[in-house]
Amino acid sequence: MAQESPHFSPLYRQIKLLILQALEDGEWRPGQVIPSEQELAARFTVSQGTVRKAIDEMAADNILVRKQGKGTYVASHTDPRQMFRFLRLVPLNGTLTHPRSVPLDCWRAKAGQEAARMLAIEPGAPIIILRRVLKFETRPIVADEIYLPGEIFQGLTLEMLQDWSSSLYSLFETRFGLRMIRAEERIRAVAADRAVAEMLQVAESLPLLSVERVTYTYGDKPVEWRRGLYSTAEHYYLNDLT
Amino acid sequence: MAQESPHFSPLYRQIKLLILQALEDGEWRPGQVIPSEQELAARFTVSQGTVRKAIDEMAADNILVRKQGKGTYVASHTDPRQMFRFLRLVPLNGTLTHPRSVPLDCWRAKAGQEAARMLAIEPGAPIIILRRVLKFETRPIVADEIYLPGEIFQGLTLEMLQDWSSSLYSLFETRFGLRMIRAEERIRAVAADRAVAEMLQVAESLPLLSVERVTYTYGDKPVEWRRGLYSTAEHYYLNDLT
DNA sequence: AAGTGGTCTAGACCACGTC
DNA sequence: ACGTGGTCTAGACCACTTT
Repeated sequence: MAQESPHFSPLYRQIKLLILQALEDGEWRPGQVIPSEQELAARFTVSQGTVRKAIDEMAADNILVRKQGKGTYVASHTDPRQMFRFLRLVPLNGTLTHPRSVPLDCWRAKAGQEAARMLAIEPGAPIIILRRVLKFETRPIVADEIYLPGEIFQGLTLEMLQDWSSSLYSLFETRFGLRMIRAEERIRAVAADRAVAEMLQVAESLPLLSVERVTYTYGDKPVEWRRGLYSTAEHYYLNDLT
Repeated sequence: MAQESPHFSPLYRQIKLLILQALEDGEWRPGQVIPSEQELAARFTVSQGTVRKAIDEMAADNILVRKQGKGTYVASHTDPRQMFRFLRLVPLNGTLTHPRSVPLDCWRAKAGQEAARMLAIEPGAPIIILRRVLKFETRPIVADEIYLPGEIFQGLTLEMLQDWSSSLYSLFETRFGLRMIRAEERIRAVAADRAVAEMLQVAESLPLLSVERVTYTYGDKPVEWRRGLYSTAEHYYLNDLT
């Protein structure tokens, strides 16, 4: 197939967009297999190698997962290996244990200026606010306050959260069909106020990590804004620079 | 060329190792062009496509940089776009300005337990300790203490640092032939002690980010250990989760 | 015009998982 | 035995840069 210029976009990138569109449309759900490379090549009338290159990029983006001999799967936060993909907190010494989420409150509100800007919605639009604590073993280490657009998360309740033993994002995926693709975290150091000090069982004014996260779904649409306060007495935030 | 099993390593990965070896041996220096894909294919007696795949991975690793129509280059910290590749600190509001490094001290010492472990050298081995401040505009924002293996950095002096207007890693590259490939950062929140409070012109006991970094060169060899204390009153540490 | 990387194709064969 | 993704090759042509 011929290429064009100027402003030329390679075929495999167009194929990538078509596959992304199909994912957005829910044609294949998280955890499921997508059609084989040969089938997709036939569907889009390109060679298998071109489909391969499109899928290569989407695998690098953590949107698809290849499994040799089986097929290509839609990545899912329900997969144990992806479960805490966005949590960079690691114990100072000792083994890597998965944290446990303890939901505290969940209520409706209207978006303030900041939440509206972060979630790219109108100020005053309905939002859901969720508070929880993350425990490693039995110790509370993270206090999270999570802001969600009400329109997308209609029907979210505290009970639903308490009944869900797996990660928050896997619940979002399963119950709301919403897959988190990427996130940005802004990190600062702050002093613990009284309320947080109590939740995390630390001294007031102890330095904590403040981790603000905006999480995006397909099409770089922001769908979650959260602020976590991390106690770093026995844990640290690990980041690989490449 | 035939493949083998079991424990089979694809050809392109073997080619990647051969190219890496040539880089370690200094066959091509940072900023220079490497031979064309055709030439490398001839040298290793494989097809051009196989060399391409090896180079693809090395470009993804930020070890090589492709430039269409010109050739493939060895990545360099002297390149303005790579200059502050490892610095994740961003102003809260306002434009992105490059910081300025102000060296304070530079002295010889013997490695303690911790430094020896981080740098994978013997306790008691010679090291160089370097202190500096990073200024954004005129404000001191980061106080760094940097530990370097003495064997590699023989001849490093405070004057050399003061005369060097560019980034530290570009100096390491130019003067010591040492290219930094990747780094790991461990982040915690701590309170400013008196000395640091003075350096950063902030109140004592103010919460600061403590950023410990181990930086690796070819072959995952650690060659730098540093601890930075970041004032996050008007800046934040930005991290993309993918 | 010549040389570089970038894209696209087609075909062969290997490794892995399932039936 | 079959279907999947993974590797390797060879050739054609496009886009970009330099001569």
